[in-house]
Amino acid sequence: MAQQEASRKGKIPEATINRLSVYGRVLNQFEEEGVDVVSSAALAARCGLNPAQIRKDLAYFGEFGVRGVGYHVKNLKEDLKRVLGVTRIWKVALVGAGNLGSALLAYKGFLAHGFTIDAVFDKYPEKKRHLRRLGCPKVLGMNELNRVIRSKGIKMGIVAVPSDGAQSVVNRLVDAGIKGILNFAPLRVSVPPQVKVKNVDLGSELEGLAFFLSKENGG
Amino acid sequence: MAQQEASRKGKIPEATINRLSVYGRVLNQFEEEGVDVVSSAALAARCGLNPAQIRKDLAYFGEFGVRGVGYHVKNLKEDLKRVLGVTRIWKVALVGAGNLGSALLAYKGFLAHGFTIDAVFDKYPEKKRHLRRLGCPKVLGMNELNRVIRSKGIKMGIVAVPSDGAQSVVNRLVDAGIKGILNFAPLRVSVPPQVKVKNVDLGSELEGLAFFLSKENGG
DNA sequence: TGTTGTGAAGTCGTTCACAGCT
DNA sequence: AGCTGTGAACGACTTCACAACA
Repeated sequence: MAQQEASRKGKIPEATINRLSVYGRVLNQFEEEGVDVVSSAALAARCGLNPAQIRKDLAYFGEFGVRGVGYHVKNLKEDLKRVLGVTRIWKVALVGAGNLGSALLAYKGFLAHGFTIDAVFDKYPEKKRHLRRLGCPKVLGMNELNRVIRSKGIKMGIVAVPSDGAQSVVNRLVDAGIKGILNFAPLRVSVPPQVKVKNVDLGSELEGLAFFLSKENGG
Repeated sequence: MAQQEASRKGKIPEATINRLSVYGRVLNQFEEEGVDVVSSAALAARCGLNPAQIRKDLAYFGEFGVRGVGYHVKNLKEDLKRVLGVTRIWKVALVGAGNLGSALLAYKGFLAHGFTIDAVFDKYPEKKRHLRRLGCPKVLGMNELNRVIRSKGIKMGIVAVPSDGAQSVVNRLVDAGIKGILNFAPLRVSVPPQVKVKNVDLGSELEGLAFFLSKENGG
């Protein structure tokens, strides 16, 4: 099994994991174009990477290719799904139904990737009743967070609340048994070691762009 | 000047730039708490980093600290702003006024970081007239993109359109003189070398979490 | 004394180059 | 012949350890 192979080979760079998602996307493109078999060079060209990089990344998890031929697009796609653990649907809890939270609720792309927002919580759920229209789950109050997440067996959470509430929301999610958190609040939250946090920080990204631009233009 | 010091010392890791944003946030926290001076150790603790990391990052751009004392919070905050190039306000063009685009429009945090969405474009601008309420700039059609971006002198763009339109939008932005792009479409777009793209890919982030979770639970 | 700034060492990730298959 | 899988070389980033200094 993929996970066992991974542990057999030791620790996998986080960069590798992120690239696996990209490979999945690019394989979808090739599939749509009717391509059956791709070489690491062809994949690399479309990802803007070195071919060896791709072969190394895949080698962490097994031998998916055929020497002298390449990778079978459909097979590799499935193999990657298995490696990433997205063969099943992951239930996700969303905390914060403000502007960003609502946008995430409306975003149809999640399901395509194997994720479904199965519970939504907000400090003021009664103000968020209009979201129901969109076929979203009912927005619940924070007092129901623990019970609902536990009873539904949800293990992933998205934090889309303002900075000052983020750490406390994270604590409650961890208490409720959440093991992975996508944090949109622009601050570092602390969690116990067995919980994984990924930060999406738009301000930081823009500041990174600003740095490049001021460098280019000489100030 | 910061930019000159940077070039004097050679290439700066992108990871360093991303961390500078984080330092800025943490310094804000310290400032709010009434702290005047912080050590690299104190900063490091709150960022979850090694103190030497922080000193190295800052050393790329100058000597901001006082030996035996630490860093003056207010000064360092300003120095970092200067380094990142966010002492002035950056005008940003947003393309795509769907769910995500609207959320970004409504997001108040941009201005706090020194960015303002100064022009909004959509394929169907007449359907997006309701956004005007929120004090947002009028949503314009794609045919106005080049003219407006050039006349306003906008250099940064945010792409919040579906995947299949993303590359063509990026091309148009580049044609209009945009130098930095924040791309929310889940695919790699290609740009000329003098243009910088940062990708924000929610699907990938979730897949990264899924990988960790399936590892922890043994599959 | 206490903390910065920094060369040196160490660690981690990427690329090369070629053996091993098909 | 062609392309994968991988040990070895390389390069980049991080951490250590200490000299420099308030």
